[in-house]
Amino acid sequence: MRKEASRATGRPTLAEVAQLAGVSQITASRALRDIPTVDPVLASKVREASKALGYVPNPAARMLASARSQSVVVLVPALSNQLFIETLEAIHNVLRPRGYDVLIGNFHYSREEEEELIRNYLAIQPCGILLTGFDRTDASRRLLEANKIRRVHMMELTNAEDVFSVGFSQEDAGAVVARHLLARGRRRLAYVAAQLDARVIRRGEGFKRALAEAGVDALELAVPDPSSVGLGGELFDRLLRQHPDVDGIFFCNDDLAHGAIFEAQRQGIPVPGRVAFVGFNDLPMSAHIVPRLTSIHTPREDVGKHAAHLMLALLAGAEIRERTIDLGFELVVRESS
Amino acid sequence: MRKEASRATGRPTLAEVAQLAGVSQITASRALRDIPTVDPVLASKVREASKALGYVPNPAARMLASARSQSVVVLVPALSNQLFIETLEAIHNVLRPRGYDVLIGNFHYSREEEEELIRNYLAIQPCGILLTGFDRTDASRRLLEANKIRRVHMMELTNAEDVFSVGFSQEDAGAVVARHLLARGRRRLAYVAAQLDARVIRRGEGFKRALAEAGVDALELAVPDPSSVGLGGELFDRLLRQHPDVDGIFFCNDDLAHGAIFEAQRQGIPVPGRVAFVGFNDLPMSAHIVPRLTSIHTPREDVGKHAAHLMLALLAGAEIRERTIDLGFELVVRESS
DNA sequence: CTTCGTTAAGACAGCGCTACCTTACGAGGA
DNA sequence: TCCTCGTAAGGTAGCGCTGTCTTAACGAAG
Repeated sequence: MRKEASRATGRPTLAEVAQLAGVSQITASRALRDIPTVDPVLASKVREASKALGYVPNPAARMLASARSQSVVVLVPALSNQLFIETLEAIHNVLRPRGYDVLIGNFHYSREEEEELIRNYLAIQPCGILLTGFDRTDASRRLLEANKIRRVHMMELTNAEDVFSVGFSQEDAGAVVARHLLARGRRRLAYVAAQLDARVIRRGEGFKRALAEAGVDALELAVPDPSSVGLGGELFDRLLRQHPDVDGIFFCNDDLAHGAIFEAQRQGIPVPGRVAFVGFNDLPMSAHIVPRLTSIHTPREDVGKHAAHLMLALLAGAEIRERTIDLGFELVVRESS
Repeated sequence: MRKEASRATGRPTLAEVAQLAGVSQITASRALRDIPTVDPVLASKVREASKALGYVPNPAARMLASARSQSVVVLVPALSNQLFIETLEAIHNVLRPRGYDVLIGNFHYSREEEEELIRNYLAIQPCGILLTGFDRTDASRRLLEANKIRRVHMMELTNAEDVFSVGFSQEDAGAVVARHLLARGRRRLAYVAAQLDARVIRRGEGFKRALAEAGVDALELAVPDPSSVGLGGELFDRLLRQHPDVDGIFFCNDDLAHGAIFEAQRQGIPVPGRVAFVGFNDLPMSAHIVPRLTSIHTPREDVGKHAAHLMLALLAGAEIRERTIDLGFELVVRESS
């Protein structure tokens, strides 16, 4: 009955694996980490011993010894938005099997809250961080720089040096919507937006720029409130009172568009007869709502997948040629336009 | 230039806090953990020193020394379901400020996948686990028992000994829907369900039991496929072909009901004129869809909040009187019935 | 035959914290 | 007055792993 037994976890340790394999502890450690300076014969012995004992490395010990955790932080502006769920899930699916813990932080579209999360999560020394977009406080930026933590930005793109980003062009998506509505013969066009984050604003800019290029004025109704189905109905109603002649609306997301469709239905306003609707994100419901909603389908799942793989490459110290991964988007034309 | 400096993290350590406070390291440790055997004067000195240095405990070291992590695992059957997002967020909001990491596992409604997650997550020695319902593999059960990990079950209730649960009665909810439709004069009633997990089945049982008590037969259309808006439309269409006289449908969730509403609209079937719809969960959209959907509002946010607090109490070693927390539910009657 | 460089394996010493045991000290009873 | 006892503080020894340095082994070059 050894004294130290009282504190041990009872799980097999690296020392036991090493003993069983007949090598030193450090050799076992290297073998299990696939460090190439280990003789292949010894390495396979170690792996066998590890399997035989059902050895699982203790992440705390590993983290303490190496000063590096095995966790990756993902910060998203919302969980209530289906969009980010799919991205998160894809990230999980890539990183979990590689042994990384994925820590999710929701900053509720608040830069201050994001800063707080960054501060808190840096304390646990994550080995990488996946961020949404580029819009954050200076303090956040400094924290990230000072900690030299590996990071990948999602949803938006940049060509800046040493910055890795995976996403698509929000401006271009807005412009595509504008050109689509113009092609449909609509001339009295509006951008209706809520939850004015950087991406929503960029979409609107792309939309308005494309209209301007065609010599068409753009109406705009943008409120900072959180986006919701109910708000979509309200905003549509308000826009219609101000500009009864509007004949095409680009909503910054599908939720608003859904709400507007319901409101139009209640008011007996034909869609697309009197006014065409285009949403953004292409949520599952958009393919079924009456009328089916035209929307920009965004590659949110692929964004997560590629961002996670990029992070893995960074963590492996690989040489990255493509700092920017543009996954594009797709305009899905349906009944509403 | 001390040799050990090369491996240190550079962050202030407990030893430095102790030195600044003029106490031993272990006293500082106890003071910061609010262990009552520390003199209040010393304790406040330690807290001051800690603040002055910007000390943040190293979770890895703490975990290694105490063989206990500061992380709580939450296993949910889906992230695509808004329902669980709200629960997760509430859990986060309670546990994060207390210094716990919340690790999310999504088992995609698969008992096998849940078992795998339990196995993997137990390796990192979480200090607690929050589970959805009671339906799991025997191996999962054994793993949980063998590891003696503190756990709280969510969404369903049980009176079993030593089992903590937070939720509401799925059966009762189903029964309430049945009585509501009966009170509306409907007699040809059906339960339409997908993604047949234990809770969906219980809801249906409550529904059918209440109908049986009223001497009314229940129709049923249940498929194991994942639930979706599109499937709701399909199932409604199929049910209507088989039983054109159906005049009231209870859908196992709002998504199916939404899809059915769209399908009814396409087919020109008046709701609730010809057939009344009732959903489950009361998603935000249900208050806006045309017609507005009658639904059971479930306390998913409160489930998360209470489950997290219960876990905190368990972790603190508190004496728990109420093993079962019934948060109830609410029938929200709207236009569709 | 010696020297050197190179590579593989091991020894060692922590990483930062907490469990456990010991010591110091004052209060209270004999 | 002495001795026990309870309490608060400290000393010590790891928790399980990996970074760094050292050694051993071996072949090539001089």
